[in-house]
Amino acid sequence: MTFQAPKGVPEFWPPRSATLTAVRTAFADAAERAGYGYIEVPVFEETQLFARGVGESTDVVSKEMYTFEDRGGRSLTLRPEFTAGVLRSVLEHNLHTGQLPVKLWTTGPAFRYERPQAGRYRQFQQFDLEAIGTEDPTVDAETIAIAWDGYQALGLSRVRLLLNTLGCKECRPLYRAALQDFLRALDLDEATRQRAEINPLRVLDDKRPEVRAKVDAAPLITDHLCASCKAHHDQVRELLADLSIPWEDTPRLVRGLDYYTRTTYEFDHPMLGAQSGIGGGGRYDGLSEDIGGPPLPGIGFAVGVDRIILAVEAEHGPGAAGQARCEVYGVPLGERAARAVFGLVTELRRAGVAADMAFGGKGLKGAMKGADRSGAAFAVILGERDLAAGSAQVKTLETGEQSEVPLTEIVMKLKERLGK
RNA sequence: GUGGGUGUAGCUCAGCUGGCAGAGCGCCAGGUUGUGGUCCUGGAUGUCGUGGGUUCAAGUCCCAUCACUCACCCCA
Repeated sequence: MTFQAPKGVPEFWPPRSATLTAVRTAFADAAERAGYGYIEVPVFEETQLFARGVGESTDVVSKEMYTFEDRGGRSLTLRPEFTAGVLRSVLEHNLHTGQLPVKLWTTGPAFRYERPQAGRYRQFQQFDLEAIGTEDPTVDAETIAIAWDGYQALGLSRVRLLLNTLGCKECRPLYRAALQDFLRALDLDEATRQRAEINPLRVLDDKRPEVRAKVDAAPLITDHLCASCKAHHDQVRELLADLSIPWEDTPRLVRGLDYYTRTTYEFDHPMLGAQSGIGGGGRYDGLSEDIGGPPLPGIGFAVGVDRIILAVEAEHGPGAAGQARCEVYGVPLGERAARAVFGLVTELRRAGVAADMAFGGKGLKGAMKGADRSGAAFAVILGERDLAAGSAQVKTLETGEQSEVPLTEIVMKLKERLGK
C-alpha cells in the first residue's frame, strides 16, 4: 500500500455508502416538499467571505481553515460551512429581488483543519438549508420541522432538539457586557479568560465540570431579551408546540459562528460520545450586511451527514439502510450462453427489473453462489442445452423450484412473477 | 493545539519473560462432469504501519515517525 487517503478524511463504500445516500435523500425530500430548491455553490470561496461572514474571532476562521493561494495570487479557502457561500450567491445573482423568502438547500463536503475524532473529520459532509429574506418566526419553525422530519424519516427516535435565542443587535450587546462582568470576577484559567474577552458566550457551554460549576450562576440571555426578541422566541416555541415537536429550552446553548442571532438550535444524539451534535442552525439577521449586502434576514441549518450515519448505525445497527436489491440473477454456462444471458439481463434492466449476472466464466456452482448472495428472487440458468431448446431454467431461489421458460417469454414472465 | 490507547492475512483478532507467522470469518477449488444457502476436504493471500537502534536472534525491547482511536478543545 503506497498511498493513503489524507488524514481525517472518511470514505464510504458499499454497503455502508447506502446509509450516506439515504441520509441525503431523507433531508432533500423533506426540503423539496417544503418548497426549497437545490442550489449548487462552490467548494472554495474568497477567504475574506468566510473571515467576515463566519467571524474573525471564531476558532473556525482563526485556526481551522484550509486557505491557499491560487496561481493568480488570490487567497481562497475551502468552505468551512455553507451559509456564507449560499448567501453570497443569493446576493450576487439577485435571487432576493423576487418574492421572499428565497428557500434553498444544498449538500456536499466542508473542510476544517481539526484533530480527527469519532464524528469529527477534516472533510465532512453536510446537508444545508437556508430561508433568506424574512423575519417571520414561522420560517424559524419551518426549518426546525424540516430537519426534524429528516431525522424521523431515518427512523432516529432519540434525537433531542435544544432551543435557545441569542438576542439581536439591540439586546445581545447588553447581555454580553453583563456576562463579561460576571466572568471577569471569576477565577478562570488563562485560555478561558481570553475566551471570555473574545467570545464570552462560548464559556457557557464549556464541558469541564469545574468550569461549569463556576459558571452556574451566570446571567442568562433569556433574562436580557428585548421585547421583540422575546416575542419572536415565544412565537417559535408556540409553533413548535402546535407541531408536536418536542424541544428543550437550553439558555446556555451557543453557536460557534459569529453570525447567529435570535433563534438558535441544535440537534443532539445521546449515543455518539463527545461529538453528539448532529445538526445545528439558527437565524443570521445581520450576516448579509456583514458581507456587504443589504439588510436581509435569514435562517437555516446544517446537519452533519457523517454523524447522522453514526447515529443511524447506533440505533439500528450497521447495514440497516440496506442496499440496491437484485431481483433476477443470470447464470450462464459457457461463452455462447454468456452472450445470451448478458442480452437478457440488459433487456430486463431496460424493462425496470434489477438484474445482475455471473461474470468471468464462473462454474455453475460459483455462479449459483453469486445468485444466492445477490439476494435475487430468481436465477435464470442458461446453457447449451437450453439455447438449443430456445428456453431457460428459471429457479425460485427461496424454494428451489425450477421451471423451463421459453426465451421469447422470459422477460414478461419474470416481470409478472415480480409483480411488475 | 494538549493528553491517553491501538496498528499482525480482505475482515475481526491471538501471538507469554525476544527463538520457524497463527486462528476464525471471507475468498478460490474439489466432494456433486448442469444447480446456491448446510456439511466435509484442500488451497491462495503478510514489506507484522514506516524508518532507525539494541541483540547471535525483534511481531515481541528502545527511539522516532505516520495513521487510526478516545477525551479536552472545537463543532456538523
